[in-house]
Amino acid sequence: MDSDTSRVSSRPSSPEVDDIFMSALKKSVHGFSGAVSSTQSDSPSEIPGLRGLSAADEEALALRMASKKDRKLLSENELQAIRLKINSRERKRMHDLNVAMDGLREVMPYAHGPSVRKLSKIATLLLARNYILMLSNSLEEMKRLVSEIYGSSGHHGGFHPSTCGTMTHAGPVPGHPAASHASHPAVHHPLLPPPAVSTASLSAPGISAVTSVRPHHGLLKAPTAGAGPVGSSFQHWGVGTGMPCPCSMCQVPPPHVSSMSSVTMPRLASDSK
DNA sequence: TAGGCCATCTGGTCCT
DNA sequence: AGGACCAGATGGCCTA
Repeated sequence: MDSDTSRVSSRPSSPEVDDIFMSALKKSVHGFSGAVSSTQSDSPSEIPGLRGLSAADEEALALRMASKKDRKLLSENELQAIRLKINSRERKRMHDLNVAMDGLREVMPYAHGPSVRKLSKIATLLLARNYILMLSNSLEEMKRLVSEIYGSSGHHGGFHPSTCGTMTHAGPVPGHPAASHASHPAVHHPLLPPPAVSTASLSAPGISAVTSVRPHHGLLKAPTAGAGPVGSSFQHWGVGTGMPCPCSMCQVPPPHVSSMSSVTMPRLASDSK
């Protein structure tokens, strides 16, 4: 994998297509022994499941392939070229898929870095799903709280309590008036998972599957280091005061904590086994 | 050494 | 017709 820096591999994830194509073409000139990759060949005689075919079989195959297209005969070289072209497209497609997967990994709240093993594809997908679920839950809860507060007490009716003004919020809280309070919790609200969230605590139903997928690898070689984009800025306590934010928003007991914790990943627990 | 993960090849199917 | 997408097969690399 081109982006796989943590996993040392001698095999390039996405070899230069043109190079492969050209080298294969060069080899194909000498017959059907053109090897495209280090693992497999584009030669029909080496196609998985077709190994051991005689020359006659290969020819029959070529004829069959040709007949499936437009009944016109194609030379071996033409078929080879078509096959190489298709293979090249498929490689590119898979490469693009991997790029997208890397992009997804980048925005996932798990420890990144050279010392951290890259998430597998399945783990990335499961984690992403759980992450989305968790964020959705948080958002819904925030909406509920805001409507509750605005609906009942006039405390936050337009502005934040003065007590809150004495507190230093851990993260950037532009404005901070009630209207922007929705973003407040995103910074340090108890409803949201603690900093340790990183990869592990994002667990949701299904992330245990990640555990089952890769139970012993230990996705986080340094579990406490480098929390992701979410975890790194997490702080519920007032900076400098050592006190929790006294505002009613921050003191509302998190009713969904349990549900949130149900979204908490048990994976690292099993990882730490 | 077994198992997990991955890249690649391949043929089939669907879509434009 | 050509390309995109998909799933099965295969073999290599890595880790426990």
